[in-house]
Amino acid sequence: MSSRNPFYSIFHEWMELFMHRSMHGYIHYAREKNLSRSMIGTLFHLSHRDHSGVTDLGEHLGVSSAAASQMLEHLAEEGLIQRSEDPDDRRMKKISLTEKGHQVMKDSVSARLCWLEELTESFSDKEKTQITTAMELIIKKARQQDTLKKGE
Amino acid sequence: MSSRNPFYSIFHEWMELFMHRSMHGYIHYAREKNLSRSMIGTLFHLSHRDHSGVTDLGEHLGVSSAAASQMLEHLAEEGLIQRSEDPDDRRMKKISLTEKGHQVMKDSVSARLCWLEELTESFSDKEKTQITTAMELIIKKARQQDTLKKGE
DNA sequence: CTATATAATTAAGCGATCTTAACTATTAAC
DNA sequence: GTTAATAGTTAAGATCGCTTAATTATATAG
Repeated sequence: MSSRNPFYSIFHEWMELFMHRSMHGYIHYAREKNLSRSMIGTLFHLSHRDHSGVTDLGEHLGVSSAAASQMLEHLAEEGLIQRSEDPDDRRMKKISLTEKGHQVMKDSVSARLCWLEELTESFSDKEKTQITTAMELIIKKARQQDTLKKGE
Repeated sequence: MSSRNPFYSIFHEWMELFMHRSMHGYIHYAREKNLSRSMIGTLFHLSHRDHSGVTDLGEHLGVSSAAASQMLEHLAEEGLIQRSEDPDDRRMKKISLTEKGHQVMKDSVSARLCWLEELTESFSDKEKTQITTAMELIIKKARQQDTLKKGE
């Protein structure tokens, strides 16, 4: 998609703004909780797609399956994920988030959104409705896409 | 801010969606380019606020000034940042992105946005207008905030 | 002018996270 | 049933990014 497309351009600008403002909270949250890049990636992946295998996860992150296994061991020690044998193929493990893992993900999102508070105060109710409607549009379409892909 | 606030909630949902979709591209891009968490944080910080000092940057990232100095040395070797003496206080260095550094940041945003293409195609023109207007609202307010803070 | 404080760098050392290679358990192929 | 392939783990070693402490240069206070 070209940057001359005005719709894409405004999205790009919005994304830069969003990433810039969220990065600070993101980095601090991850450091405080002692979560490495791979761990964060794993938690995000699992929060939408439970029951990945160890090797799959490694590929998703761009590391070896050995590295993935070790990293998952640490996450399991922290009680953030659980590993269960796949009954269909007992060589495989099905990795999923624990309740605590889901909570950590929720908190991590909030940590990135702290800058929003100040911003939202400055909008009128009409503007808030306008923004909410637009967001809902995007989210709805994205969810539709996800559903389609799962069905494939 | 409470999660019962509908305006905040929709942002939270959007954030989850956005982070999940962007994380994969983000992690791969950072690993490919050999950029650590601190390096990414630095580049993002500099892309909006040029001329930070070394210690400031360290505080922003949550690491010591020694760590920041070493990390900046690596970024300078890669030609992504430049360090110049502050003429007002020659103990300090003013850190800023090079042209190459700016390009890397642009690419990094694009790496996170590849999933957008498919999404944007599915909107009608009316929806696109609606979304564009909302985005512009947010971006405008954010820019105002930034300007105010710079003037402080 | 001397003391002290501050900014950045350098050096030594530590712990975390990778890699490769070896190993175990299970499945699939013939 | 034997052989080969696949999934996950474990172990040893390399590298990276951090810390603290020491060092250099500049600025400020008395």
